[in-house]
Amino acid sequence: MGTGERKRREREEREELMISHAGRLLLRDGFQGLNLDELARAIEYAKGTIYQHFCTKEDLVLAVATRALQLRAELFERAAGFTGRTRERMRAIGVACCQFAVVHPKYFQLDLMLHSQSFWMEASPERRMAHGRMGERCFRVMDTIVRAARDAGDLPSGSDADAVKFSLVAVTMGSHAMALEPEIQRLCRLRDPLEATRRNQDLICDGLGWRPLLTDWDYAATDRRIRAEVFPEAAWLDVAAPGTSEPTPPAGRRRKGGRP
Amino acid sequence: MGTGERKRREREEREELMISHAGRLLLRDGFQGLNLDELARAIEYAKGTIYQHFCTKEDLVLAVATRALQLRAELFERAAGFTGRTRERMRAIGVACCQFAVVHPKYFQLDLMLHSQSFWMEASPERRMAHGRMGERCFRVMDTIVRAARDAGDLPSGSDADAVKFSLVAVTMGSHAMALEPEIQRLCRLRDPLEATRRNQDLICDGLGWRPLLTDWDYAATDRRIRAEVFPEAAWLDVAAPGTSEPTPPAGRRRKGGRP
DNA sequence: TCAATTATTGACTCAGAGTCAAAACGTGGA
DNA sequence: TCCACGTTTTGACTCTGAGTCAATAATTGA
Repeated sequence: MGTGERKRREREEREELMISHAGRLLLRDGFQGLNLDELARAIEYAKGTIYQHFCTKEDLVLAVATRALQLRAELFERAAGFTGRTRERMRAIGVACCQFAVVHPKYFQLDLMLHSQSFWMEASPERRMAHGRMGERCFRVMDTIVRAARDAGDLPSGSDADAVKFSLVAVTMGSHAMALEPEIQRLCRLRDPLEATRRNQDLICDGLGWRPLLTDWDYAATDRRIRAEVFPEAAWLDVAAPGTSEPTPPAGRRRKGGRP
Repeated sequence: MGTGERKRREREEREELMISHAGRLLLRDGFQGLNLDELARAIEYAKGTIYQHFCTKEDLVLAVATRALQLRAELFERAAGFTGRTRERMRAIGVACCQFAVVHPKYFQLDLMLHSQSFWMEASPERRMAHGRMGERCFRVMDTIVRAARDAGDLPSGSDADAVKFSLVAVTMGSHAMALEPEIQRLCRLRDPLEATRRNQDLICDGLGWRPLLTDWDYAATDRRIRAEVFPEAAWLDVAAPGTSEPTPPAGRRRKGGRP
């Protein structure tokens, strides 16, 4: 009979409700501050019902994080529609990352939280796997571009696709994470976190020998095209675009050891 | 009278005891698992006495983190004693970072935890400032080298010292953090986390145009010198040294799209 | 309509961070 | 040596919130 089907759907909708409300509260109060009694009240179900879906608080939060990762994957896939030189296409992914950090800053912080301690231990294997699958979706997009770059000769033929992806992921997450840190902002006199992140991506790409190099191509124009073609909503790109990756000033403008 | 002096010293010794024991428990059980009742029992003081030194659990943990950062600063300062080209000297700092991650892997994870949410809010301003000061110690070492590099013409004259430091910090922390993640290890088929981190540092330096570039210098020899002169205990350097930064294989060895 | 099965509930347990009134200790003066 | 006063230490207590589970409600099939 069809009853079972309806039940399954209702259950799914309720889980959806729980995840989205938990997301809201999580953004507001952080992990420690997320209160399951409050969540239960907000969604008008008993706490026990929440535990019918999620084995622990961590399990619930991981589900929220996976949802966030899904948003990221969707941005990646949109960015993958951009056409141009392979490095331009990877640049579109970089823009997608920044766009994610701009639109969902708190989700980004949540992502950082996962890189710590006992989270994974407290979550169910199913949730862990679901998260892994979403990570794969993101990596697949990058992988396609990296391989295309090698095939096109834009990347040195000896490049290890996995190593290239790792470098890009590491520099991107590291830059975002450090840029969020007030202490680092102070110590590095950081103006624009997004600009700094994108510049670091540029440095890595140049270091990898991914052609065309920063000096050989007008990437500000690329950014304008990315904006126009796949991320019309990325207003922040306008601000960063003019001075992309800090043009080397005419030699001699800076004094040797000086600083204001 | 001299009694006050003795009291101050005793108080300091007790705080020391608390921090070092808290560190032990923290490494064993993580932040969530750290139990102040257990700590009190271990150091044979009442819980109330702990709260005479630290306003919250977070405050205590931040003190432990600052202690860890001190260890890192000491490694940095040792590395600063290395002589050679400016990029070699910065490389010694990179080795120091890896050495820290090798010797105190858990402390490194603790460091990552600080980059999240409400920690700083729950700690006292004094502790926050103490941590900031220790961060400055690390940055000072880097700053000296970066400025020397610019003055020597090893870095382009237009380089912004703060931006260079940010790039290095971001890539290093990001690489370490990502390399610890089992999910990332799987997705990137990561063999040796340390090697990957150091390779990313190399890429950033090359991207910055920090001479001599990877292709123009025998950095494996530099690593041997670093090992001999400042980090004799860094046995892991031996393993990574031979194949530093993945030599480009003779062209044509890899098939185009293939993967086992 | 009703018994059997399944789902939901929220009062309860339990762990552990943080508190504070009472007890212990130290000090200086008689 | 003893006492009175201020300071430090103590651990039983409070309070919050995650996770449980027996009681209750809803659904189903006969």
